Amino acid sequence: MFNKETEYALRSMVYIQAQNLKGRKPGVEEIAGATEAPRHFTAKILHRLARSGFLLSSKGKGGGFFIDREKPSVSILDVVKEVEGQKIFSGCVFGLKNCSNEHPCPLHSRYVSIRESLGEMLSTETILSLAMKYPAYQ
Amino acid sequence: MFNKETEYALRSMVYIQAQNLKGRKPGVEEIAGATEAPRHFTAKILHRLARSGFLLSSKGKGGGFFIDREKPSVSILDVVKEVEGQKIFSGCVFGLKNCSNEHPCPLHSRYVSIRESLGEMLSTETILSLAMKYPAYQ
DNA sequence: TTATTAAATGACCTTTTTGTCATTTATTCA
DNA sequence: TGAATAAATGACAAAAAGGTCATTTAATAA
Repeated sequence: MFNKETEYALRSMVYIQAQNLKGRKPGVEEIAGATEAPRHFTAKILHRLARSGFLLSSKGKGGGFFIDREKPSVSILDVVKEVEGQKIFSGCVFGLKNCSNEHPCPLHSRYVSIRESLGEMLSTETILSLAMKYPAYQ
Repeated sequence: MFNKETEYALRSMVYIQAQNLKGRKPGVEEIAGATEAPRHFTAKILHRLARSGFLLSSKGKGGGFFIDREKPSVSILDVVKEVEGQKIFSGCVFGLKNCSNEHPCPLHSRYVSIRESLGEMLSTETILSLAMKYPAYQ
């Protein structure tokens, strides 16, 4: 479905959110372990998410990653768009550059409704909503 | 959605089928041109599809690729499975190794129905059904 | 103020995907 | 038969994705 970087980003953020809810700020080591993702690659991704405003971090003892409690929780789609761009919505099963209602590929009409369902799911679920319903990270 | 190889394979097969319906057997050059795919990569993919029984070919003057008229047309899913394996059905939005009803990721329940819709589309549409309704390749 | 902890940073490496090319083999037709 | 045509084959190369590592910077606490 998504590339590895996006998957790790989603799992990391959900794990961080779940831990934040318990008053904890997990570090890279813990996050990578809990989400079963490569340690260093996870560090790179977390850094990226922090630079783009999806995460906050603190250095030094007791430091780690956390999510701004003031802002409303970001949607899964927001994270996906940040990490791998808009391609979910422009993606065509047939691989056409500009597949649209005007120039549809032969699967277009059937695919649009599926893509809309996907978009609906990804934009209504948030990091917080997933953190609250995923016991494995709590 | 799919990788490049799969996209080129689908477009090539639909183009070949559409041309076959007009009594023609297109060659690599023509197929790559019509489907806007790289010439040599297309040749490699066509060869692969021929070896795995999805295409027939003839060498020499007047030669080219064609699809067995005796067999029922293969589904889009058949082609996808051949080129990139089963991963469409095991794919988890969250990237979990064994995401299932028993061990669901937090998006599992919402995603399964979307994946089923996708599977339904890909298994009911065939190379022939697409060839017949895609004027661009006729 | 120094040792410790943990994130920040950037260079680098590996694997997979994507794409190219030269040569060989088979077929057709004059 | 031999010239032309077109697929078969396998080696190679480029680009993108995935992943690692060493060093630096910042914060904390003894």
